[in-house]
Amino acid sequence: MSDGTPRNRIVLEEPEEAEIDIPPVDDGIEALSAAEPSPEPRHAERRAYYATTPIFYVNAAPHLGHAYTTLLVDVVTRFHRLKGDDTFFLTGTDEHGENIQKAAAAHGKTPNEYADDVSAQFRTTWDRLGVRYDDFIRTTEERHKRVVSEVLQNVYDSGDIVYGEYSGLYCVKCERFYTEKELVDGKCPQHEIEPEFRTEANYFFKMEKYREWWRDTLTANPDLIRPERYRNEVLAMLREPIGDLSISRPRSRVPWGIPLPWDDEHVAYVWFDALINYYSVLVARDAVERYWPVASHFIGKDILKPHGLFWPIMLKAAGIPLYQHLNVHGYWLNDERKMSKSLGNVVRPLEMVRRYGNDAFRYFLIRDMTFGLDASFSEVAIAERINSDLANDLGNLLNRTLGMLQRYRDGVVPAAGAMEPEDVELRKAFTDLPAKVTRFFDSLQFERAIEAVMEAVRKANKYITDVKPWELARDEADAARLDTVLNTLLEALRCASILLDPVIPGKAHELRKQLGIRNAPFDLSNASQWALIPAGTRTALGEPLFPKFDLEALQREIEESRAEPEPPAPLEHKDEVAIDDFARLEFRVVTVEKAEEHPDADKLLVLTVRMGPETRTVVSGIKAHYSADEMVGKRLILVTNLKPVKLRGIESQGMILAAENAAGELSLVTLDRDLEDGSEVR
RNA sequence: CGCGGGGUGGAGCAGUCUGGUAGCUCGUCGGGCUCAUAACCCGAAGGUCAUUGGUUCAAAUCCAAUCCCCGCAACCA
Repeated sequence: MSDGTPRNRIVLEEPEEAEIDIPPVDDGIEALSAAEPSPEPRHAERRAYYATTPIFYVNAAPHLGHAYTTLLVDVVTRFHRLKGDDTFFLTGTDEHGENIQKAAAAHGKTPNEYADDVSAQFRTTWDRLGVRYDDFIRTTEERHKRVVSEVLQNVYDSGDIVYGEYSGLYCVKCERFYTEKELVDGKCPQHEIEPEFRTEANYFFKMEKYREWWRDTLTANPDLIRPERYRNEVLAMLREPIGDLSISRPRSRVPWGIPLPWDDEHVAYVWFDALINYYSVLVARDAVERYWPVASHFIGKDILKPHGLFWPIMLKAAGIPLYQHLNVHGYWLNDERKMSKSLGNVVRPLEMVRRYGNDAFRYFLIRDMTFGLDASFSEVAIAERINSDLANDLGNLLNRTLGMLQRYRDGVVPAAGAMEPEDVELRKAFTDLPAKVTRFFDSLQFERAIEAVMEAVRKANKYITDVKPWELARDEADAARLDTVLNTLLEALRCASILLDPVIPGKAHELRKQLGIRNAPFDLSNASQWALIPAGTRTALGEPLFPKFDLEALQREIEESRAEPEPPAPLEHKDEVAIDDFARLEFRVVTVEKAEEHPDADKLLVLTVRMGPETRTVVSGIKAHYSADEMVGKRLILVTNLKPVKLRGIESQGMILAAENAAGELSLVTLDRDLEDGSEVR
């Protein structure tokens, strides 16, 4: 982003060679820019702004949820830069923990190599999406680990971290604890050995003692967590005891982590490692005073608890001031369901960018989600949004304006004459926008900020219909009037390009390029001023800014890409067992005689099944997939020698077999041919 | 009676805190214009604001109850 000082007068277009720091045209795949260092402070008066995305866990590739948060913060920080704020944008990756160890092992890599790979994927994705972060933190970096150690030590010294023990039955072969329920005849179900009674030491953070403080603070500061619904949710959590937080794992089991500074037999568990990134980067850059007081975290609602509960209390205990804002957004839903890898309805951000272009994709995401609420994602919605807003309203406005300018004035910007009331009205529609848009940005109403700009763009289209430039062009006596009209439209487009620059940086630049002011520095205040394009500027009508999508062709393309087989994910296999192990389980054919809903549970059915001479009661968690009625008469396979267990008050004497796919769909295992009840399955 | 969110024309949403003629975008239908990316502009149809009751001169908005949807929690042998 051009970081020139604000000025009131735009200079004429410079020769191509003089071009400085202009984002390349959005072609849908090219990176807009790589990360670049934050600008040096200019005036003490500049307001500081610090925004963060969560650091993303490297157990999976970037998906739409990651992309949305990151693009949103990119838009917000670009807007603050446009305002002239001293802005800092942080993102990064969270790389420690048992899951990473496992995922690395599954890919035949060391945790280090694995984290390097996935972290690089994130950076590549952000670069391609035109995300201009100022720093990218990895929790495996020395600069982060050092600060985590310091913070931990401080909290430990102040007595808020205590040693606690967890005792239980531990299988040395599985390297895990079992509950009594999980054991078979008192033995590990995997290895058939007696578990030993073991005590695992963990460290606990005394969170409960700060509950009152946090509740009072949150009550007194309605702006701390936004929108209000999420503040209410946290306040609801605070009505009941929150307990203490386990913050370590034994290093023997989880070597991939940051050792506790006072006890290197333990490593920090996720929260005391990951959350601190927001702060550790500033410590490492010696920018705590400059940015921490204005820290704004942006997160999805799935991680409200750690950010709305653990993190503020951690800060309090560590003697670090609170963040300024926690801003929480909703989910993008696909087919009304949350997107997830296991459901197989993941949207790949780079795929979307390839198809729709970077700027249009960004525009859709910001415009079509009401911040804080869930929104539904569909490619048809993207295309419709692009067609109506970007192609028909904005792109076409540019095209028809420059077309007329070309035809009537050889493409050269004329000076404006006296303004008529309709000119003044249109000018006001645009020069009022910076204040309006700023208000909407400050209150997290990003979709309304965009809508406000588009409303003005529509007024410009209406203005053309009203003043009929093509009639003015017929009569030489109207030449001065036509000059004013054309000039007014060009100024309107210039303002729109500035206000939309944070959202569609590539196309906004392309727009200015066509207006002939590609190299002119600009900032938000320029959008509330008029007559900044010098008369005599040569415009350059180019290709349509946003080509329209053919919805039918698009539908076909979507169908086709759906037909392409997904790359099969490697199956995760359990440890090999001996035939004896299998033989210890007893399976039999049963018929369901009676089925009813569990009176006290959402997901459970209570089945009465007949197995030859015996009848058993089985509680099964299939209510979401099978109704009680349709269960009656079904012939199923029952695991008969599981230890009975009470489920929400009803004893279950066995387990029904069912297959489950990655999307969570169930199918009961039934018989191929009729055999009588009680027949054994082997 | 676990906690929370939501139900507004065909679709997606705003409005609800701070009662006062129901609004926006898309879609549909009709018209206009011809500078433009079959675009733009105007107009129309379409809603008993989930249901019922209450407060009020007046309720989408406040209160109560009910129904339905969605998260979280519990739970899925």
